[in-house]
Amino acid sequence: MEKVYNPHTVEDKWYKEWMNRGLFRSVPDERESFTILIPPPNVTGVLHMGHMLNNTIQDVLIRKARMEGKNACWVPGTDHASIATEAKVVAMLREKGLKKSELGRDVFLQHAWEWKEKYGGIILEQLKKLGASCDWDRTTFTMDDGYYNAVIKVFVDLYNKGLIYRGKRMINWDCEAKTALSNEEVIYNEAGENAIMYSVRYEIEGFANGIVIATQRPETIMGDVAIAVNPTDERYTQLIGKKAIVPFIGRQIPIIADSYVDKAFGTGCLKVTPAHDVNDYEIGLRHQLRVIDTINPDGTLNEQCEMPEFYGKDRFEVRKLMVNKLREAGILIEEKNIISKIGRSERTNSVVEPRLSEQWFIRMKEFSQRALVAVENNEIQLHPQKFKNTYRHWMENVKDWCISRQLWWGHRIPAWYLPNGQMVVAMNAEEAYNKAKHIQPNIKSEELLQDEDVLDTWASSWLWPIAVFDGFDNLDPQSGKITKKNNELDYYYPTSVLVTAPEILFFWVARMIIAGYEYMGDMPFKDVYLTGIVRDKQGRKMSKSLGNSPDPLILIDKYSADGVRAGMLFSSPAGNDLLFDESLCEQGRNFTNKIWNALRLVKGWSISEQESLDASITAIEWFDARFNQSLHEINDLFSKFKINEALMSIYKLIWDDFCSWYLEMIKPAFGEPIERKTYIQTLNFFDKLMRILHPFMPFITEEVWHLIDEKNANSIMQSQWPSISTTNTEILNAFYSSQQIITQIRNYRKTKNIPLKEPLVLHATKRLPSLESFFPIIIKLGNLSAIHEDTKELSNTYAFVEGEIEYHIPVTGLIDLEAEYERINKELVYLEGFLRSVSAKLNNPAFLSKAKPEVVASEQKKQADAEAKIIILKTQLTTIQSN
RNA sequence: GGGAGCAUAGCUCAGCUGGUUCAGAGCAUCUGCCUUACAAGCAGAGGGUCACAGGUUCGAAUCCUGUUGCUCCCA
Repeated sequence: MEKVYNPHTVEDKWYKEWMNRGLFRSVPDERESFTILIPPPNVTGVLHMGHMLNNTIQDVLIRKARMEGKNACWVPGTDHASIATEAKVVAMLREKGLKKSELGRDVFLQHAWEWKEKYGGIILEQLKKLGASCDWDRTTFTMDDGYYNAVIKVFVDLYNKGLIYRGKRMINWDCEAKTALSNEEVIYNEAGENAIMYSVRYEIEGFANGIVIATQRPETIMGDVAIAVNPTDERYTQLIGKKAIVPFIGRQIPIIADSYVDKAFGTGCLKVTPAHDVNDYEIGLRHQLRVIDTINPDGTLNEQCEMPEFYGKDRFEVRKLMVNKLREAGILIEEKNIISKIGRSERTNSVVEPRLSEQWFIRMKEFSQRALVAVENNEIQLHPQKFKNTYRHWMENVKDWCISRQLWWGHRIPAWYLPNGQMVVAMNAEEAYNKAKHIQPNIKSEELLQDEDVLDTWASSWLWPIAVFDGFDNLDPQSGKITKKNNELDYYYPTSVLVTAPEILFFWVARMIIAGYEYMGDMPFKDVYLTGIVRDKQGRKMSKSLGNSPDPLILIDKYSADGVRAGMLFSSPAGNDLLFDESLCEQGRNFTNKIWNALRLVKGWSISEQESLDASITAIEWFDARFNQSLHEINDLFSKFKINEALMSIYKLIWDDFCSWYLEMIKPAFGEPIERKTYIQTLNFFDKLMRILHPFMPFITEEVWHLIDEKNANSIMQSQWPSISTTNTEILNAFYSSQQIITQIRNYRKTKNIPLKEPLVLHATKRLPSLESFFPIIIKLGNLSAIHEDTKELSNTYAFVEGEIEYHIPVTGLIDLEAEYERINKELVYLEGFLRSVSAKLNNPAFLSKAKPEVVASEQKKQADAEAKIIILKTQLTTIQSN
């Protein structure tokens, strides 16, 4: 064996081998299915630390399920990310001197597809480096023909069900991308941003002082149609019903009363601009105000603003110009710096413009009910549970979902407009034409114009759990349900677990649940595991702009994929953020090194045919028990999705129990052979350990597994997860005592500077039948020449107590009596304190009468144990004093 | 502004329906070792009034109330 483990060659070798042998492939059969759908990463994306964490967890779950004999299927894929991808393609074209608008839709889409073919697969290739055991034959893209078709079908279906409508609504508008945004795509800086609150005086006929309004957006003054005050605001009651005059425009607008207005905010007078503010729009509806839309889709002002000097100028430029004009006119009363939360587009960072626009929506209120109930009843379980609250809160306040985007890259909305403005929704142009003829019999096909917009990306990825199995091929147009399930859908749906980040709980998870119940009448997955966010050491979110995110591929190169996988999991409890530190990967790499060396040790032994040594027999019996105990715990942790704790448990089992204790127990002296039986049993343990570690560290476990048995033609992936048998707790207890004794001996050597090579003698003051089988081990690890069980009075010894038994090591040479006294007295003081607190309890009549009997009994045992031990310690002290 | 959650060793976190085998783990720190599997290692050790203040209870890190600090979600 190589002296140093070389992960590079090993990892490449095994991943190729797994692929060649088709071990990730899943086809329906008679086994129970275990299915995970990858949260499709953005097709523009490259692997970041969040993906690493997310996909490591998925791989752990899927590999474990596979070993448990389930038919494990992990479906990979990407989504088309309409805004992000379109932005990239537009930027790329701009570099070539091409403009989207000049190319036209078809040519632009050609470029987009070319881009996708070239770069779209990068992230999936990167996942392979991580060891992801996806069934790559199932790789799905949200704009594949079949998927595209499914999205259109669903649109038509929901439209027919009355769940999709087109309407003029206030939406969030991105002036840079020139598209609508959903609420979730608008981000607010937590701390707020610097802004200025302007106070402006409007004239009122017959009132010399006019009225002073406060606004952050003076550029919208030209769209004002009213001034609102709170009906209970006494400062303004006499003004209600009067007319104010919009500066520079001269328009007369009413002063109205509306309880929305906050008396304490600004001057208490709100200028109402229904076209440019959501709340103003609502007020406008209540008071039947007209809407004057003064801003173009690109953020420049239009003729509606009635001030030619502003036509075609950007809203922020106009703000400055307007402020100057107001100042010059002497009606700018105050400019006050404030902190304001300003909505910005997640994609372009441009300030979101509330805009009245014709958009497509899905009616959510009724539609989402079933999905709310499913999580409430734990039909679908969120891990950790705390997300149930968040989920409920969102679902109960769900708003209609704006699904149209003014882009080209995506699923084009299947609505066609007749010259008279009427509209038909159909699967394709031909069907639309047939429908249109019913409205206008003489219509020509070229007169029918398809809606220019595409659908929100989430309006395609919410179908993921069904569409990846081609479920919508069988969507029944009459019932609007998938009545006939194909084999695959029938077998894999509902899937088992969804692993994703909490930030897309609503974007995606909730909507998949809604779609699942709508079309399948069933949940899309049973468990949702929400990971934490990967942050840097200082707790900052990892981001490109901060440059604080390590490149995952460089990490893998440095620490191996196994090392990085372990590193990611070492400190990432479900739902808790992970403060990533490279040293965690180092710890993972060190672990691979440890395993490698343990194998080198074992494989380096020559084998003898002699009978097993007593020490080995006990060691094997003990480790078998210990393994079982651990496995029990690990299985339990898995069932609770405490993946990181399961890993830690295996880590300690291998490093501490197996390497530090077991191997030391059976290790022959240098150059000596090992007994065949012990050797075989040790390899057996090694095999089981590799199997339970395999989901976490797939590569090294596969390599080691084959070195254990070189004739093995299978992959560890195909081996079984070890089964559990009853745990021998007696031997575990005996080991615990032995461990304490050995530690005491080591401590003694250390304080006295006695080299390990010099044998010692140990005396126990009582016979210890339960411990005797461990004597050979204690002798070996403590390097004793003998253990004597006798009651002889001993003096000049190093003494200690373990499990009510007194032990002595005769001291050669002079003993430091003072130090010994100190050491034992310290323990005595602690025990006496302990006894006091226990006795106090037992002397309390209230405790005796109210506490449960078994609690009282346990306290009594504690008392007795402590008393016995105290007596021993006191005797030891008197012995020391008499010397 | 509305809602949710968190506060336990230097750091990251376990501690379920209250009872000193619950005050723990890993990392970090300190001490001693290059003991021929591993210094990417071995053997040991130290370290916490469980945020603060009350309350319930025979008994509270664990339940209740308030205070402070932090985080997240929504508007």
